[in-house]
Amino acid sequence: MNYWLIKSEPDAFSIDDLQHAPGKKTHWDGVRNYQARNYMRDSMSVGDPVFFYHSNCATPGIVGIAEVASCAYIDHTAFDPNDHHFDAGSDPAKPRWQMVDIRFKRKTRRFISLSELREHAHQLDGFALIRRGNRLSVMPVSKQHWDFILALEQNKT
DNA sequence: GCCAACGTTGGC
DNA sequence: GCCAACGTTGGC
Repeated sequence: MNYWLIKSEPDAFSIDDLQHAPGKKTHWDGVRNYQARNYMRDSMSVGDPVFFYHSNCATPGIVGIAEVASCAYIDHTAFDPNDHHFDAGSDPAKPRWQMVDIRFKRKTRRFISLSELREHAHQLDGFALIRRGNRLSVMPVSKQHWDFILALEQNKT
């Protein structure tokens, strides 16, 4: 089992949107980065736990926990010229992009901001999220870091 | 809105 | 294969 963090802009798709989606599930479409795709395609398994992170907003941070609900399959939105994530270079005969399904598990009992995570840079050493210039939208979280953040969640109210 | 960091593209 | 230019991400 692997642990993950996925970023979403709350204006586009928030943890509330996921919670209220049919079956509390959604297609994680629109990933157009090879490293992120490879993580989904090669290393994600059904049932893997996922931190749900709000990015590009007033206060970015972890807001909930989800799980991987499918293995990777073709992201058909890459073929739709009207889709925001359309990729003219992706040939339907040789699809370039994939996605997984994500299912809501719970909101974290409190918001864990990026700045708070940075305060624990020592314990979270190597965590991609707090590395400088990080832009990955799908990233692995080590078991140690996962457990540390879950413990952090219980720290305050 | 600014801008640093990054990934991708394309000329050579 | 190199690398400058460009577009995007995302924190602040």
